[in-house]
Amino acid sequence: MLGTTTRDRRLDRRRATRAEIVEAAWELAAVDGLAGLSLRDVARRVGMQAPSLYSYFDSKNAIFDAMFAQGAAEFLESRLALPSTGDPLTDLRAGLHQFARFCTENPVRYQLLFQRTIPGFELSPESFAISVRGLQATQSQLADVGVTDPRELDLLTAIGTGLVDQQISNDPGGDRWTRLIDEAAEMFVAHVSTRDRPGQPRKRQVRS
Amino acid sequence: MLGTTTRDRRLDRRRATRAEIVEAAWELAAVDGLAGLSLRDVARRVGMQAPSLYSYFDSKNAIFDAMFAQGAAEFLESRLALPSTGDPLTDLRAGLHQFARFCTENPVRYQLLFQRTIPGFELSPESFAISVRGLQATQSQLADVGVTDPRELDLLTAIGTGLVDQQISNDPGGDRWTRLIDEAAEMFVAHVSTRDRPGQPRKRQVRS
DNA sequence: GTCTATATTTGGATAGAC
DNA sequence: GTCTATCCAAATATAGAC
Repeated sequence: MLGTTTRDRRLDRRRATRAEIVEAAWELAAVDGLAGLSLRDVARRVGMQAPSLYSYFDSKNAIFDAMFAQGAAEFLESRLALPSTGDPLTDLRAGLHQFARFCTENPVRYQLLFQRTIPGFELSPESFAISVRGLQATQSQLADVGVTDPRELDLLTAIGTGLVDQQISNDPGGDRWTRLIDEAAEMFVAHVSTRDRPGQPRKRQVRS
Repeated sequence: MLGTTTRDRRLDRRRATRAEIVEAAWELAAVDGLAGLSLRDVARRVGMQAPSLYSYFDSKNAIFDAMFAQGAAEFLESRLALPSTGDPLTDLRAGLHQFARFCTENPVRYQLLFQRTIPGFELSPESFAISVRGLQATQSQLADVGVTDPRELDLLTAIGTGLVDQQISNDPGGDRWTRLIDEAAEMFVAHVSTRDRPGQPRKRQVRS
């Protein structure tokens, strides 16, 4: 019975319907915004009446949570799929491109995962755990390219989110900011390598 | 009659009440979020019943518009108040600090002015004009410190919004990212001056 | 200019038949 | 599991008395 589990056709069907509902929610959120998502509309889109959704999800929050879990899993998968060449600049560039692609190809997902601007949304521990694994993967990959100083990490994440945020807000669908990724990566690497050069005493910053 | 205009006490009172309403709206939005702003709550806070607001504003959208106009005017004023020393790095730093201070001291205002994530908010031409003047002032000041290349401008705005965005999202009230401003400014200036060094042929980017 | 009363819409969620 | 019917709450906005 290696690797074989009894199939429960009823459970399969249930999972498929749940996935259908989540998919419909994504599509509607892309149009009306996350905050504008209504259960009635979701139900209509999958050919149900609104109350029937409650056979699959306990509440609207549970649907948001399922969307978050799916998005976080996609992010983790996308992160782990990144190839590593061993060259820091190349790998850093690739990481930034992956992040930008992931965010811009679905701005609503970006908003849900990274901006958490939904009114009263409470994240379940299970979904939170998935997103933590994504952050850990990112941090580990940055360590691989030599970025371990917390300040440098913060500076780099600011650059990444800044490019993505401007792209989504001010040139949706375009590449006005994402095309600056390679240049930004070079800028950052040059900056870090300057600070780390031995014999060049590191500037000390005084906490205000 | 130099500089003297007839005072209309009725108009004065009306303007004062409008300002009171807008102020109450800011305070409530800071708590419940922009999308969660309700006219009932605004009215309660100024000691009115909800319908009375319609004597001062035509709609909820008009209140948002007044908030936007006020915020844009504050931004413009803050921008124009920036001193100029003539030293590019110093002035660039000061500009970034001003931007960060303006955004972090009122995250809701930042959201309204720069992220425009409110459901069906339509901006009036008058308010839009004010915000355009703010952008022009910013662009002019960046030109003064030698940043005129559109790519460099975009890269710099990405850095600025990235620092602010991370600060507001992940360390509200703190300084984890804003304290990196000076370092980021140095990084950017070093990068730009490298590109502009004569004899160092500029890399050409191929549009994808 | 402010109030009460109300229209209208829309949302999430529940009860209970089938 | 899906439906109809309904509850309940909240929101913007209007009508009309005072």
